[in-house]
Amino acid sequence: MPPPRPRVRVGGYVVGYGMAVRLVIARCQVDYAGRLTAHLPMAKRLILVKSDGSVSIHADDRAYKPLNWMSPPCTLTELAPPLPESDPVPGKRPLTAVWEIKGKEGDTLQILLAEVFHDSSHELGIDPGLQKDGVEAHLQMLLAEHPETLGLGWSLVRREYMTAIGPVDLLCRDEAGRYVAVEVKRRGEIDGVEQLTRYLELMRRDPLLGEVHGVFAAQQIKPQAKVLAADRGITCVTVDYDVLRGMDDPTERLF
Amino acid sequence: MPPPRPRVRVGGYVVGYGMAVRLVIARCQVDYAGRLTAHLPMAKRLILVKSDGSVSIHADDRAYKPLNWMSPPCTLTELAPPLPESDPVPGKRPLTAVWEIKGKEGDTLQILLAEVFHDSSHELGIDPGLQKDGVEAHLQMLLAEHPETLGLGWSLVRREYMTAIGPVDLLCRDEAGRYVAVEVKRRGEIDGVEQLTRYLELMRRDPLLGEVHGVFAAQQIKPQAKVLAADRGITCVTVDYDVLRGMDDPTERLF
DNA sequence: ACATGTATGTCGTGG
DNA sequence: CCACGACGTACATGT
Repeated sequence: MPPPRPRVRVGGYVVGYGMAVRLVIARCQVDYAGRLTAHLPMAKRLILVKSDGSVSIHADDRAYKPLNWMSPPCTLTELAPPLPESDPVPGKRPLTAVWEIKGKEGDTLQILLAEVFHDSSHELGIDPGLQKDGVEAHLQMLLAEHPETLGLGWSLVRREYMTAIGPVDLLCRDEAGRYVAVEVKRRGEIDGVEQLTRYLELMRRDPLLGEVHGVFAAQQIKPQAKVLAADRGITCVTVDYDVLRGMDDPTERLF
Repeated sequence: MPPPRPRVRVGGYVVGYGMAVRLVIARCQVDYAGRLTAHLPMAKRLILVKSDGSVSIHADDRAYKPLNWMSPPCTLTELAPPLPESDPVPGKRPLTAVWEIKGKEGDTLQILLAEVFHDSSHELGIDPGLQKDGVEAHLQMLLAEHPETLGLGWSLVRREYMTAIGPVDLLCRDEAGRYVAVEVKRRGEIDGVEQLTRYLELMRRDPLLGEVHGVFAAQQIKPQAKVLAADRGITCVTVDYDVLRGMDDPTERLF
């Protein structure tokens, strides 16, 4: 059942339209004050108001990231009502409106709206949502099914092997029965090597495991990460996601 | 001087308008294939096309992040021309258009456009840009001006002291003339301690520096970071940004 | 709520 | 162009 669609009227003026996106093209000045302060001088921009309360101010560049924004939950207040059409100050255009958006952390976004070139609202309804595939979890699953990809004769002990500071992605045994801790990443960077190093440090204190070798497995491994891994005695394995997917038996899959 | 404003015509149809944002409200189905695959079933959404070539598909929620997108640089192609109004397949609405966007990494975003409820383009011009204050660089600058905040009698040797693996934020000398490497963070987390540890490891091999102490300075330091720092013999200093700003002489500032 | 790890992260900057 | 670190990172997940 769809949720109710409240009209969002603030100070007598409709600011949002409940379950709708509002698109405003206007000259505006924007000031944010929170963990940092940020200022946008008066210019023509796109203002996008969503029914979750979020507001974002876009220029005609920088991909999908807005110049400035407020994340939900937040409250939008119309501080000053629209000024009259006639302008008492010569050479200065009247402000159409002033919006103040307050975030939950006490941060504020103030928008001074001057000329408004476009203003429309559109009900979109609830989105059926995004279906994803191919992230790290899937890579880890595929490697768990095919530990021989990491080394000949290797076998899986278990996925998400728990340690005091968190789970190791894969715990394997090599052809000689020695334990190997495997950290799986889509992109192998220096952080992942540090993470694996911490796990290894802990696991090597465990007499039940004995000597534990480290393997850093990723689709791509950055040069700096390789250098650090070599310095720590960690083996790097670059895995091919497409080849692994090909090895995966499609009849066993649910999708 | 403003850049030229090319009409972006692909396959005979205008897809973008050069220096303008295009806003489309339409029922659409979206499929992305790149590092992952993602699918959006047919639903009414906002499609935002910017003149940098980026395309983003928004639902009426999730703050400013689109459900699906393509980052610039990318090329937009209209695969199939609009179908005729009359629908030969009973019960199935005709597609208004099919867009295919190809990214530089070979990833693709395909948009099947059905009913179009709104379609407008707006020239915004070049944005004057964002002015920021209060980020890590500023904190580092303030600490460089007031090294006594870190320890009594301390002095600054230099900011961004270069090592083989990157710059140390601050290199100081303590009251006894010993070197201190300072890592500055807004939020002190485990990564920062690792970073400083790597620098210290390198610097301690340099006979010119001799014994080098480590200080981890941040506005807030997470418990885990404190524990790790203590284990590594690194001193944690929680700095008050507002107090530092107060010590800063406003007459010396440009803004 | 807090801590941790991931992200199609995005974005600037320096080599 | 690549590589790395910061980000108002945001976001999901497990405790």
